[in-house]
Amino acid sequence: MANKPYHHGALRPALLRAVAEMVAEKGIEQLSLRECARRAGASWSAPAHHFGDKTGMLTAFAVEGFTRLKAHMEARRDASGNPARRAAAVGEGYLEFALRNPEHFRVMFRAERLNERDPDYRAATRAAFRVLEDAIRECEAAAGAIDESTLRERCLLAWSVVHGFATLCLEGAIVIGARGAKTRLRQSLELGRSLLRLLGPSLFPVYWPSKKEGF
Amino acid sequence: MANKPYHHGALRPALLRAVAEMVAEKGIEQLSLRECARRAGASWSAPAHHFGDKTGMLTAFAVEGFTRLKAHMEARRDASGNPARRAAAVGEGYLEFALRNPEHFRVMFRAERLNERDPDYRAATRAAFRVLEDAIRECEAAAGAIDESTLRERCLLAWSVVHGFATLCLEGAIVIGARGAKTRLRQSLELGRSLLRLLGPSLFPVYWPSKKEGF
DNA sequence: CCGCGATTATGACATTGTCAAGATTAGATT
DNA sequence: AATCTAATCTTGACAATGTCATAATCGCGG
Repeated sequence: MANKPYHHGALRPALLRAVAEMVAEKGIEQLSLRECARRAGASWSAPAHHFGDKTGMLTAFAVEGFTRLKAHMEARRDASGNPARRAAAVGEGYLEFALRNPEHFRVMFRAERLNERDPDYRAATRAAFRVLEDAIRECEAAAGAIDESTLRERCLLAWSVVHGFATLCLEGAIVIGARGAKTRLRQSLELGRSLLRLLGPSLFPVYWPSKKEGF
Repeated sequence: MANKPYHHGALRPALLRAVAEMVAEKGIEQLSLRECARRAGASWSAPAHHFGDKTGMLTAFAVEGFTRLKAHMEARRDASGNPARRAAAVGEGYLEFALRNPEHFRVMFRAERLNERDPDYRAATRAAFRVLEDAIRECEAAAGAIDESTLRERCLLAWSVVHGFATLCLEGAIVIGARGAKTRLRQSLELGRSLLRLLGPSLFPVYWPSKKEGF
């Protein structure tokens, strides 16, 4: 039975797993540092050594989230062909991640509970957003004209749309009238995709409408 | 000195004022029910009678926020002329409110701390979003063709953009490199406005680009 | 004048985050 | 191999918090 050894050995990942569990079932507001430690099989003050703080723990969890988000967007992108489709796939990947991991996504953007100066956090967020930016940049480049200034604005526009839509869905502002959770998720994604299609002419004015089918 | 009368008389508004104060200076996370009561000159359990709960209190505060948001958007709209400008003004009003009252705006969308089934809350949110919807509807109607289905999608698109941009600014994801808080606010608003202009062709394809100057 | 309902206060309790101080272990140094 | 040192984990303690049950006080209609 091996009475719990004094040293857990791999407490940090165990704690992060516990955070994911608790956040998924109780939501971010009901997350308790002490209960996380309990679930990980440690005492209430063990997290302090690894994360320093509760916000430190949440920051680490958010970093994990941004890494997963980046991976998901890249996977979606690499499964698509022409530049316009790849850009759209990245946006859809963003939406998918947000809607399928609502609580994780919430934590990632609860700035008041995160340490935004944490270098890992900064790196993870930048890396994730870079994927979206590059996808759109490639698309614009393929269309011929690249103006860094308006390019940046188009990236912000795309990002605002996917993030706004995701947030509004998560916070219950956009109501999808469906019964099951799975069908609701599917319908939300469908709606998000059509919003992205609608956004097409603003994002890729050169493409549009000649290469409409490519989006 | 008139020892505090047992009955405050107007505790509810006093409490809401205290919430606004605390939230503005300490942020939503540091908000304490007890300290709000203290600031309002009452004991820690007085809020319970008016709001029932802490989430009840925050919900009431959020309702106040949506009411103010609605009023602000309407004011901006009524100061503009043609339909396209009016629609744009509503969007800009949304952004302005969010960026000028960041903490209040945050509370309004922290679903996990609100009672979304509260009838006042539902009414206030719907009324506010209705303003945005109607502005776009009028605009589409003026352009001639109205298809309820795509109209709804365009509304969602516009809403997603302004909400997403506001959220990303508030959570520090979109970084504006400016020193003073005032100039930063001004630049953020400027950027938001150009995003709205960029969005034009997607929102008003019939208008675009013939009536470009009207936006 | 009385009493009743609406307000406010007090006491109590479990929980939480954080800190200080101590216990235990792993791994390098000698 | 013995020892030292730093990393890891535990325990004790404390102030705050949200919530509940119970008591106190007030306004007002009968």
